[in-house]
Amino acid sequence: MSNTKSTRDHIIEAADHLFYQQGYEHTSFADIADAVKISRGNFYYHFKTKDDILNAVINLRVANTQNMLDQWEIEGQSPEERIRHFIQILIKNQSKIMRYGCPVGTLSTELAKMSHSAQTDATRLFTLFRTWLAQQFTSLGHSADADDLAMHLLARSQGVATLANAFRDENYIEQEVTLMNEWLKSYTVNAAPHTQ
Amino acid sequence: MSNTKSTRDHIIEAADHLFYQQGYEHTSFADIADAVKISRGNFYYHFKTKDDILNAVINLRVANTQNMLDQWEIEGQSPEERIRHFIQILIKNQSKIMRYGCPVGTLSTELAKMSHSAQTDATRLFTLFRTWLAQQFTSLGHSADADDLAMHLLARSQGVATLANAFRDENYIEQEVTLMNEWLKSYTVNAAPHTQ
DNA sequence: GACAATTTAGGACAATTGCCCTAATAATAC
DNA sequence: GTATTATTAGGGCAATTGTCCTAAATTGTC
Repeated sequence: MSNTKSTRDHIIEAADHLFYQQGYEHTSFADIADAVKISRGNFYYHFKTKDDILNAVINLRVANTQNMLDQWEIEGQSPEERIRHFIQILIKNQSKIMRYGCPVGTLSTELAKMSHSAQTDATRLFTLFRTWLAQQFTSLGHSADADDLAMHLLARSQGVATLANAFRDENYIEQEVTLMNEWLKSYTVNAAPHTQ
Repeated sequence: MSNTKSTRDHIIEAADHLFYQQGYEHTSFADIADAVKISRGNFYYHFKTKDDILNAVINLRVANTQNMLDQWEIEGQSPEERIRHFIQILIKNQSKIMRYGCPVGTLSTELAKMSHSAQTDATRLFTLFRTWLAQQFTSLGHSADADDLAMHLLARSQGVATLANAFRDENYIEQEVTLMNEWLKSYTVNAAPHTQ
């Protein structure tokens, strides 16, 4: 594992941040080149087209997400605790979410609207969370509707991110996170689940 | 009330559709002019800047939304029935939502990412739904947490729209709508509300 | 029908876009 | 060392962007 990041890595990282903060289309070659402080020619040497950078960024995000999920798998003692890690992202990234929304949701939405071919790849990020969450719910003894519960939780966190971004309300996120945790608790072995 | 729509109205309508389907930034002057079949010069006569059109589109959407809410106020016999109208949009606009997402949420998100000044105006659309829903929950006897319930329901419909758009899953929308209706039922007078 | 105001068309503008080329430099191999 | 490759810089490309101008056409008023 090399300690020094390559120019290519720097480009991908800068693009990752800019795509999140400004959106894919709103970010230009020049923006990324400026951020990395390289010439546009050098930039072109590493990535022929804008789609290539997008692809690299998506792959980076997929890898980072997978690492995060693996980490949660280690840290969380119980499935419930692991799922709580997921819910907790809303708190951890509170200020970013309020400014830029959810990185997964906003990219997916933007690409869908452009009918961009990479939209399918972007959905992989959602799928990562979806299957991981479904696994946890299966471990909780809800194998029959594990995927439904995963999608339900995903949707709620997406909705919270969208509204927090629109209204810029700090308290609101914490409020909904509390509700989500209560909802989760009702799916733990000893509690009777409510209909949601 | 004139029966014939002015060129200006046609422009706003076309822009409304294109902004929804392609996004604000992804839609150019030429796109709108082509859709209305007028010259760019004529276009400029009606709207000096792109922000002007955006403003007009937002105003149109606010007006249309207000009309819709007023209509629901008439049609819905009980507050519960009225709220059900809101939930039902997800079914009514199912195919559009799967292709383009929620018109309110996606515009708000896009403008936030561009740090566009009109983002505040776009949030008015959310506020319209928010206050209307809160009124209904107040009528249901939940005046203390009416706004919280309104935000909760708004968030869930936003989340469903985002995921339906990402995964293009028809059944999923209907599934979540059922859950939302059950949740709503638990807030009706005769039922014991669950914690959500 | 003459006249003024409104509306339209078509083109031009500077700037920016994604993309591409070439030459110079740095790193590596022999 | 020299030769080969990898990397970088800087400029330039055609196309598109939002914006603007001017002249023609249409409309309405008297």
